[in-house]
Amino acid sequence: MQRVIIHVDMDYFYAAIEEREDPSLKGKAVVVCMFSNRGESGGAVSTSNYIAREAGIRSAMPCKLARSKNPDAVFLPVRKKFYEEVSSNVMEILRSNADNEDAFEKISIDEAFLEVTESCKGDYSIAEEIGMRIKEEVRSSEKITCSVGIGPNKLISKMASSYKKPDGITVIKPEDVTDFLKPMPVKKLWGIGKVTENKLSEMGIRTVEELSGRDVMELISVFGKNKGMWLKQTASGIDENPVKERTATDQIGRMASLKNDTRNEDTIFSLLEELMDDVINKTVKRKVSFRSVTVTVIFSNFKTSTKSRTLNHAVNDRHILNENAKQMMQRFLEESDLNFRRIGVRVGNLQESTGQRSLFDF
DNA sequence: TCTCCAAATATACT
DNA sequence: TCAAGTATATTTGGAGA
Repeated sequence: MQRVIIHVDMDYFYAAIEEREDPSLKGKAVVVCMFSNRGESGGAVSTSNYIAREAGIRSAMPCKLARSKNPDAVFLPVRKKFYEEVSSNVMEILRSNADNEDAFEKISIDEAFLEVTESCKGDYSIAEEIGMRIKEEVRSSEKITCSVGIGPNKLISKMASSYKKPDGITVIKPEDVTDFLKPMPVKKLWGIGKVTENKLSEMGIRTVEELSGRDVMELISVFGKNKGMWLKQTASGIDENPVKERTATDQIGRMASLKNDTRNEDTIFSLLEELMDDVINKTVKRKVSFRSVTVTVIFSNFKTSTKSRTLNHAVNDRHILNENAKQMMQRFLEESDLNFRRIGVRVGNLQESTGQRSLFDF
């Protein structure tokens, strides 16, 4: 049977939660920011509500620039922990509407796929009812809205949900897929960002229709086999990927800005300690050990460099993280005379902690 | 020459 | 101009079969 898949995307999630918590924000431009350690204006926009967007405020925009676009907007710091709680409430609602426990896939804090092939027996009008029910349940239980997309695969449902926002629902039946995609700029395809957009543009490709008409071999010659084939399929609306629970993340990291650009070791290492503490705490909470350690430096000219190291076996040990991260950071100081702007530390190759250390750890 | 894996960079998303 | 943070994907390059 043809699959029927629903994608749910919360509307301006962080800002919507803040509005809900403080009704006096209603009607105002609300901008949720990730502030750096550099005072009032340093940092970037995470999410903004639609009033703010009307002023041209966008995700990832420097807060300073956002403020200049609308000086009356309310700027709030992100409260990630809190949003995560709201998120897990929402996810429970979504999961309960899927065919079964496994027919659910959370893809980020505010988005998920659910398969409803069996519940609706391939009937899109029933799928739409399920979509409406989800919207209603989320609204009444969490007082926020979401947008829903329904289609024959993840790609199409994902793109459908962003078609009408906020508080929208869009149904794309298999026979409508081609017309739906045709006129879209390639940038709208899920997985195509600025870089790929530019490359395509150089090839004279701007719309999905133009992309789908190109020869696969030509795409492969420019993008390599994997991406070339993926582009061709995606532009044709084909996506066979199943809806399935994501395996827990494979990496945990933290990154932060220094108060000022510097190469002062005390300053750098004390921030690094903080970041490592956070990372270790997260691994302990998730009961995982790690086998690789990566250190990132963003220099004052915004060039980014990383160093990483893989250990012989997985550990969950603050001192081992400490030693490795510090050594790599030291190397950065030796290799470059630029100031540091931001630094980060990340552990990867995570695996379930056994709780006991092996002999090799000594 | 192929395959695996570690290291580093690129890309995407909010 | 100003310029955050988290995570995954892709590419590169070396070692061993």
